[in-house]
Amino acid sequence: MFAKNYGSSTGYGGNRTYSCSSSGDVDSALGFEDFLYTDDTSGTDEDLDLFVLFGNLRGNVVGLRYYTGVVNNNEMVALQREPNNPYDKNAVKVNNVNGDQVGHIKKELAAPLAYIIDNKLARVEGIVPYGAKNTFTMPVQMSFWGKEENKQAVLDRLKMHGFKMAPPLKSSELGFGSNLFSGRAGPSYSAPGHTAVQMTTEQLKSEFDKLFEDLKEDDKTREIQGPEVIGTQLLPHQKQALAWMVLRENNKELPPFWEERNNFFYNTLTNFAEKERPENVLGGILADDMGLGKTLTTIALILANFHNGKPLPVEKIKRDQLYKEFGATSVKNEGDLPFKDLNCNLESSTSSGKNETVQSQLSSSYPKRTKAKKPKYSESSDSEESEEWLPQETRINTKKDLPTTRKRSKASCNFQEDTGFASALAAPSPTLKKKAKKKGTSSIQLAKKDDSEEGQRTTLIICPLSVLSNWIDQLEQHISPDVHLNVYVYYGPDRSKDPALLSRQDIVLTTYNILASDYGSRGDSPLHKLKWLRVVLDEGHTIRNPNALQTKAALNLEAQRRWILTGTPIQNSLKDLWSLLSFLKLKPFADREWWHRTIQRPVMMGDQGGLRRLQSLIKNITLRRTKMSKIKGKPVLELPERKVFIQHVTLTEEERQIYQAVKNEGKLAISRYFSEGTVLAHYADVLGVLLRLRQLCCHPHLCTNASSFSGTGVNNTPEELREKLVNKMKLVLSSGSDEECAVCLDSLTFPVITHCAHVFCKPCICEVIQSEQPNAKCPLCRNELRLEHLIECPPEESDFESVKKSDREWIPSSKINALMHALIELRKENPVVKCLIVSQFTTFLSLIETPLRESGFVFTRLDGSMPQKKRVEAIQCFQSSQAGSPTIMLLSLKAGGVGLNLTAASRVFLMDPAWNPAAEDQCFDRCHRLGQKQAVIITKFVVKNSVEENMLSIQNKKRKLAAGAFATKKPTASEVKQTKINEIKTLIDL
DNA sequence: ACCGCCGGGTGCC
DNA sequence: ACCGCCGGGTGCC
Repeated sequence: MFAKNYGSSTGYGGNRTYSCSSSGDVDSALGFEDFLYTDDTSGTDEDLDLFVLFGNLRGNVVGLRYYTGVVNNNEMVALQREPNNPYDKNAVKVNNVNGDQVGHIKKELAAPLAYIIDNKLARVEGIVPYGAKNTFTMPVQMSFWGKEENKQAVLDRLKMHGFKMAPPLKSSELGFGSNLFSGRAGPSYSAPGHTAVQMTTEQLKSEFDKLFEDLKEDDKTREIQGPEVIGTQLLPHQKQALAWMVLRENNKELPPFWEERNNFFYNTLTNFAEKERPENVLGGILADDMGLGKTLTTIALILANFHNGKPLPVEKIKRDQLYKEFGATSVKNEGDLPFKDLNCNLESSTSSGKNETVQSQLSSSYPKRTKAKKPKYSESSDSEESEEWLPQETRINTKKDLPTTRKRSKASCNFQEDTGFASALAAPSPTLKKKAKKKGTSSIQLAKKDDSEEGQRTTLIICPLSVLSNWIDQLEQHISPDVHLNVYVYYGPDRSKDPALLSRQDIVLTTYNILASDYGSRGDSPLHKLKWLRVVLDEGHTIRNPNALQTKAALNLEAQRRWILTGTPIQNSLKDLWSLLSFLKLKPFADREWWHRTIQRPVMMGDQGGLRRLQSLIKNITLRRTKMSKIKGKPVLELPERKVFIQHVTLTEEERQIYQAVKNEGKLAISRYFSEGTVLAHYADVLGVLLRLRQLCCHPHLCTNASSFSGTGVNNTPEELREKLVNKMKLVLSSGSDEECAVCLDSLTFPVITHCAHVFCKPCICEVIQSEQPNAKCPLCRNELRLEHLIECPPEESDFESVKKSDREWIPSSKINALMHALIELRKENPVVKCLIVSQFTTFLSLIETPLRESGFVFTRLDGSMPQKKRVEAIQCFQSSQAGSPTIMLLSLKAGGVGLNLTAASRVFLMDPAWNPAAEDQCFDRCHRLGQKQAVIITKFVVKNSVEENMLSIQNKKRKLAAGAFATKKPTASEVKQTKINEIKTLIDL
């Protein structure tokens, strides 16, 4: 895999001050964009993909005359238990695709069905072969799906009640099982004589790879100019995306799989029909690769398509108005204003003088961080994110430079002078606030009441916290200076809960955590009271887990148009798509059963018809281009080269001794766990050993907490136990192992530790305990689990404040020497080249600061514990091309999200290998992205004969796994455990 | 007739 | 439901 390609050209070699021995490899395994490895454990969800078809049974639906739901011939129906039915606790309802009840299963059959369903022995699905025109009863063909091991129990139970299931047919039922009744099947079912062709896993994977490939259709290759209020010239592929998005938003077509048939609308997948025209989603999925400008395209959309392709009526500032409103006084008093004005001026970035203005305005416009020392993981629902901003009603506009921009303002969009909006918008901010209070609810647009399209103007954008500032930056950068846009950042403890205020904005920006906590706590979420013109979910794959609160919160938003922006629409399973489709409200997929029966299961079973349906669905609603995509023969993005070198570092005799001592001790303990078979029970301890070894590879001072092995068998006082568990949790969180919550499979938010020492998100594990009532078990080790035993992470002094706690005298380390040597050589070559120095250990970054200062490097720093405001400052400072600006940024591996743009750097020094290679690649992409003009050279420092080398081999395994495992079954809990155990063995040389 | 047969009332779970 | 089932009316040939 590794081509030897480490040359003398990069100039590592002997040196008086900083010496290092080195050899290196080029890391060539780079291309696995979409296939992120994720630890997957079977959580609370049923393993639907393990289900097999047990067989079919015909039964009867009765009581039709009492219900309104009607069905067609061959229509799919849902069977739903109704345990609270007063006449029969075994009752099973029959619903049509719309969820309207059609009738009940006849009671004799309902009895065994109730037992089978309640005990989760099988899922029962129905199709009504002669569904139409029945008055009292109708037949229903049922198929039973479940885990192989439950098949006999199902057969027995049916037999007990005198029913005999027909065995499944060979291949014809592979699809939806519907062509069994092909007498009157709809057109989407296999043609007579055609049997479903099953694909191999390999074929399936390659089909998946092609799923989102660029589709050369008219709709997607036509370009339109961006609105003139966008100050930036859109790239050709962005113009295409904009044209496509505008088309989607004004889409009058039926949604996919619907046809009009003699005055009815007919769904070809389920055979459901209704009089009412099914709404198509006015929106879709923009799934362009990272760095292609989804944000900019979306901003252009917001301005370009307010209604029927007409632009948003925005206020254009006239010269005299400007001076009147934003003259000297408002600038002077800026600090006191409740709302501050963001200065947005696209020319400014080129002129240094103006640049400064923009920066200072920007920083002053950022919300203040409240002084309160809220713990990182405190109870308060508002503080799930560590930064606290004051809310603000922000106007994007300009105060200067009118003469140069006025011309353009004349010619731009169809702005209607005297709309109600315009006058409200024209008021200076402080006044606006008062007005808002006075006006109260008069202008509020409540979701249910006012459906008139003209009544809605606001686009709600939801993004991860890490890209919030990116949105603000891009709004400033790209919107013409003569345009006045009301933007409200709905964030922070003092955010306004007034829907009227929100509905007056052009754009409301918020985060997933705010969305979820507003939705979850009290019923006062204004986000859920309004009907938005448009909702945009940035990094929309964030809602892929249907059980996560943020997903439910997002699905409950009301909007006329809906967009999902994501670079990775499918992260590791087709299942990831469901939440996205559900958000888009495409009938009938919002209900998981129909999605599963019509697409997910057929595809997972290798059915070609299923795959075709999936393809045509995706084609219909998504646009995706990768960095490799071409437009008129030219690559969409031409990125400079990226090279990864591995530089091996040899520890000094002294360092090696400490390392060996800790390793021997740890190895002893871990091999004991192995012989006892308790490795997973001691998972936190094992991580601790590995952590210390990784730290020692970097610097001896990182490994402060001396050996913390403790026989857990000993009886501790509750206080001691608590402290131990808290330490373990801190260990897991700080180990950089990127542990995920085994329930939601996402990174830990609001972590708690169980008495069995496993860490979960608090909401996730609470839900597990609730649902498994009285005897809940740990999802990882099946130990007893109790709500009152969960321990939360206590408030933590952030690294940021307590950096200089190490009162020990500074000493170098082999790795620091190797780094400094490289930096100094590099500076000789090119004094202005900018570098990222990346580590998972922020204390290591702090230790690196000392020699950087001594050698006269100007540097800045970005890590997760910094308040948002400081981060923005650090980024802007580093990105600046001014003389004397920092040439080095100390960066913690996981700081910032995908949006982080550090293109000023063309060199990266990765100080310690990460567990997950994808995390490293994401980090590299922060400088290797749109805007990078130079080749990017990455140096990974790896200590010879150490845990770090072993980590590299694990990384390679994960890469291969990630590249090959897509679309195959997710690993079972025991497979995950085995993988972990194997990893531990590799890492500690057992 | 402690039956059969007739025909009206009635109808999910 | 053009069914089944129920229960009241009825009753040789």
